[in-house]
Amino acid sequence: MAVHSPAQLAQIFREKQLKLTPQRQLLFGLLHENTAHPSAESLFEIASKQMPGISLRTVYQTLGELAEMGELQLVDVGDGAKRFDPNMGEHQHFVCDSCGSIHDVEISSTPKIRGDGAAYEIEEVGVVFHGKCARCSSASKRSPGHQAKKASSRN
Amino acid sequence: MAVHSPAQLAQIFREKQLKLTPQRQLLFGLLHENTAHPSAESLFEIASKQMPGISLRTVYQTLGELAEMGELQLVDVGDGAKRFDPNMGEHQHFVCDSCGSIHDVEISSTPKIRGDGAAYEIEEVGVVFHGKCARCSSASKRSPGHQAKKASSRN
DNA sequence: TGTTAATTAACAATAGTTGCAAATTAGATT
DNA sequence: AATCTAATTTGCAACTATTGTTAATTAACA
Repeated sequence: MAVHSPAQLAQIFREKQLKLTPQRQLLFGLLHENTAHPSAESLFEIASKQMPGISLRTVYQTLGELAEMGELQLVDVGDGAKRFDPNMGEHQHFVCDSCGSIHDVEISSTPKIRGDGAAYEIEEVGVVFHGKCARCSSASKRSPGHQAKKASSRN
Repeated sequence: MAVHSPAQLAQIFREKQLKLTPQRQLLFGLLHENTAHPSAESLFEIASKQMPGISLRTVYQTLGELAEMGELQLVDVGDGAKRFDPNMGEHQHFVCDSCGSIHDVEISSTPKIRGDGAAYEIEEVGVVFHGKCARCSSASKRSPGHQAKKASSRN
């Protein structure tokens, strides 16, 4: 689903005179087909295990570059941290308010909007669905599930 | 559209042993039927003109209390600051990426979502439409319009 | 008018992120 | 293989939006 594989990305970077550093290669790999919608911080934690000493700044930098290149999109689910999604296909997100997981979903019918009588030229629709994912929905009676970090401040 | 008028709110506050301070009265008034979707900061600026010395902390505090009481809802349009909306009716928001204005809109058809085959129990849908509002859409040829503050960092 | 619990305001602290400058290094050149 | 240099990384300061803390103030009631 990701636009480019790590190998293709490496190629693109080389063509643009961008250096293919170990940090970038590691991050490319961690992001490729990653459906977990990681935040910069969580990616940093994972990357740190494989490359102790890697800087959080580098993660932000690389993520920003990839986003600017259209290799990944930024998703704001309202919990404070931006998420990075390598799935560039048109889709929206479902946030489980119980475990915090984020899932790709699609809207099958195009919504029509109506406002204060004025015309709106829609260029982008950002939708975030909140609720309980399948796992939490059925597991809620058994285990409480790890709650999303900032679930309380979500309102 | 606001759930309660400033007078009614004052009444409710009194009943709950909550003090009716000048700060609160001012803020109640500024929020009532306010369709501008102000941030805490912008409300603070407006309030400061009528009550120099009022604390930003007080604005946050009051806004938070009102939100908790269900008198206003928090809207996150992804530009960093939370917005406060006294319109508690079911509606979504349209953000003009040119001038930053936020408008109330409603979706007329209920969207059906489809994910990775799993079931999703939707409890809340947060939708933010981005594009150009009527004013900006037609004015774009004449005046550039004041750009939204953090428009660049929105992506 | 006094009392007191609620409220305000000042300030510190936090989370997420970006700006900056110095140190490091990938990749081209010799 | 040694050198060069612009790109990159890193550490740290700074920044924005917001919340925590606490002492000073005050609305509301006796």
